Amino acid sequence: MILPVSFYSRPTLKVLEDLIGKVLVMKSEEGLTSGVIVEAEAYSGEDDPASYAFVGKTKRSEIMYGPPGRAFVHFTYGMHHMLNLVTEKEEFPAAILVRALEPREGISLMKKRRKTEELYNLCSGPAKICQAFGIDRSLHGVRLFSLRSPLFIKEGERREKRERGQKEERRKKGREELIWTSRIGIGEGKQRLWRAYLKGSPFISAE
DNA sequence: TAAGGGATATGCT
DNA sequence: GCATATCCCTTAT
Repeated sequence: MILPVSFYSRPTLKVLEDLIGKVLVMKSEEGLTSGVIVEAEAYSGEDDPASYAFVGKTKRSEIMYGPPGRAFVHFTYGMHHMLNLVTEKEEFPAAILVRALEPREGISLMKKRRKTEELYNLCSGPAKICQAFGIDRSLHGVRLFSLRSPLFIKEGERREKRERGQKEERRKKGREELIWTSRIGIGEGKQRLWRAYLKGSPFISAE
């Protein structure tokens, strides 16, 4: 199930918590890639010193004031793209940076784009995600809740199954089990106000 | 540890 | 306009 726009139009810290474990999906001409979100970071309001909206509405922060559920793709350090998700009601500036994923579908494509064979090194950082998924500024502003969008976020597989009342036949050990049984942590950083992550996940990006 | 190098905002002339 | 600082990072050294 694709997350509806109502998922995003809530208090950012709530969205942040709920976002962990959801699946980011990208459809491109080269193929489909997806991964479970294991780390994300929130920027909320004009009083958040780490937010682009700290200086008010500018060309750069404008999208954060716009409608929720849109992609906010940002280019930085002259080479890196970053994917953010716009949250809250219109006119309240907030967004969540997607920091790390556990790769799921399209792993061979990710390896090709990232020019590495290491699973661990495919999506363990915000710019790595964009490279592995082929996300760039052309996706700036796209709806994350639309079936027609190349980029969207859906419920995790496990939860979908539970909702359908199906048996949890997959009791296997390993990564998949770890993801869904790990506790979610949420903490306050120095500059970065809020970050949520999956405890125990090896796919969390380096500090 | 530092280089890499584009977009943006700001403060100056 | 222009100069400068900053930026939510990654990679190679």
